[in-house]
Amino acid sequence: MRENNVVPDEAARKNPATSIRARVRAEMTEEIKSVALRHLATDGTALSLRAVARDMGMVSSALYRYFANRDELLTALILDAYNAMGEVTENADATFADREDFVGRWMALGHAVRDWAVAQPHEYALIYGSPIPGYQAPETTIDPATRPLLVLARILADAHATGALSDSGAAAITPAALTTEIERISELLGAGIGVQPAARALAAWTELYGAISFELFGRLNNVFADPASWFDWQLRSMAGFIGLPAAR
Amino acid sequence: MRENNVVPDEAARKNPATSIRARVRAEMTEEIKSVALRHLATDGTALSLRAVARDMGMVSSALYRYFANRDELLTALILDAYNAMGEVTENADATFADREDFVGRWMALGHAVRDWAVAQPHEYALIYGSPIPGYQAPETTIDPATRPLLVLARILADAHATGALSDSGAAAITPAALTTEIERISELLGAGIGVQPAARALAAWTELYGAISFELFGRLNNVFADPASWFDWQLRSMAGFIGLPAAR
DNA sequence: TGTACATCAGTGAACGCGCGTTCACTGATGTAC
DNA sequence: TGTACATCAGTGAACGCGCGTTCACTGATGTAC
Repeated sequence: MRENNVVPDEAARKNPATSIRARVRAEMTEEIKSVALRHLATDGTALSLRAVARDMGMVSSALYRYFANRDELLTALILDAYNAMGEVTENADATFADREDFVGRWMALGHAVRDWAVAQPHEYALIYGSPIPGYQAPETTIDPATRPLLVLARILADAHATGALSDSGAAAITPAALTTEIERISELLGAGIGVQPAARALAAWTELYGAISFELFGRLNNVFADPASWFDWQLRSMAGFIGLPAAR
Repeated sequence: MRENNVVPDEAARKNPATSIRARVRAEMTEEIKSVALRHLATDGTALSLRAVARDMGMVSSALYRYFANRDELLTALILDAYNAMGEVTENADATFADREDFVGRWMALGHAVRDWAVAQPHEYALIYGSPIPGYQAPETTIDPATRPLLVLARILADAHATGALSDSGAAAITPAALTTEIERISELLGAGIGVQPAARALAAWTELYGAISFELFGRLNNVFADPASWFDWQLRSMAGFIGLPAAR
C-alpha cells in the first residue's frame, strides 16, 4: 500500500475522463471560464485572454492548453449560458406543483428567465444582446438555445391536451406562407397546437425577452422604480393574450 | 468684382455658424461620423479612432480637432441614431393620410421603426443593443430617445379623443405603486389615456422592439423565412391587444 | 516493484501588431485696423 | 486696399500601453513493461 494515497479503481485509471489528470484539467477549464465571466462584466465581449491568464497567475500562452483560441473560449461561455438558462427554466416548470395551472406555469417560466438574466446580466447580454463583431456561433449552440422555448411548448401542449387552450381572438394570419411556417415551428417544438395559439405564444415569447432586454440594457432606467412588478404584469397579460386558462 | 468667387453676404461673414471655415468644419465632422459608422459595422463598439483617421487619409491626432475623445464620437453617433429614428417615425405618422385609422397609424409607426433598423442594423444595435462597456450615455440622449414613443402617445391620445380606445380586457394592474407609475408615464408622454390602455401600449412597445432585436440579433435565423410578414402580424395583433379601433 | 519512456501543463521570450492621447510645430485662412 | 496678427486644421513624433498567438523549453505526472 502506498501510504495514504488514494488508489484509483481500475475504471477510473483506464477511463481518461476520470483520471486525476483529467479531473484537474476539467477543474482548470472551469476556473478559466469563471474568471473569464468576471471579465465579461467589465470588458464585455472585448474579453482579453491575457487579462484572464493574469488573473489566474498564469502566463497567457498557458491558456492555449485549454482553448485553441479566444473564439473557442467565447463559445464555451455562450454554451454554458444557454445551458444554465435551459436548466433554470426546466427546473422552474418541473417543480411547479399544480400541473393544470397553466397561467402559473407560464409565469414561473417567465420569472425564471428574468431572475436568471437579472442575476447574470452579462451572460444574458452575451447570448441575447448585440452580435459579437467577427464572431460566428457554431451550430452546437442551437440545441441548448432552444431549451427554454421547449419548456413553453410543453406547457402549451399540456394546456391543449386538456382542451383548455382557446383558439381564436387574435388577428388573422396572412399570408399563407406565414401560416405554414408557424405550423412548422409548432410541430418542430412538439407543441401540437393550433396555428393561432402558436403564433400568439411566439409573440408572447418575443415580448418576454423584449421586456428583459429593455430592463437590462437600461431602457427602463428612471422609468419603472420596480421593474419586477411591471414584468409580472406583462407576463400576466401575455398569459391572457396567449389564451392560457388560469387554475381551476 | 473678384472673378467668380462667391461673395458671402454680410450675415454669413459675421455669423460663425455659416462662415466658410465653419461650413467646412461641419462637413468634416459629418464625414468623420459617416466613416465611423462604416467601422461600426465591422468592429462594433470596439470602434477605433486611428482606423477612422486612416480611412480619411488623416493622422489620428487630427480627429481631436473635432471630437475631444473616443466617447464623444460615440455619443455623436448615438445622438444621430436616435434622431434619425425620431425623424423617421414622426414622418411616418405625419404622412399617414387617414388620421382616424388608428390601427393603420400604429402599423405605419411600427414598420417605420423596423425599416430603419433593418436598413442600419449597426446603428440600431448601438442604441438598442447591449450596453457599451465603460461607456455612459450623457443626459442629452434622453430627449431624442423618447421621440418615437411620443409618436405612439399622440396616436393613443387621438384615439382616446374620439372615444374609440377601449379600456378593459387585460389583466388587472397591481400593486398600486405600479398603477401610479404607469399613470405618471402616461401623463409624461401627454397621452392622457387610462392606465389600462397605457400599460397595454407600453407592453406592445416592448414587443415591437423585442421583435426587431430578435430579428436583427439573429434569433430568427432559420426560423422565419420572411421576418417582415411575421413582424406585420405581430404589429396587427398588438393593435388588437392595445385596443385600437380599425378604420371606419 | 522498479525503471524507462511518453504525455502534457505551464514557462518565458518573441513576433507583429494595434490602440488613445499629448504636444510642439507648420502653414493656410480669417479678422481688425 | 493692404498689412499685421490671431485663429485654427492638420502633422509627425512620441508615450505607455495592450493584444492574440507561436514556439522551443522544462519538469512533473502517468503508463508500459
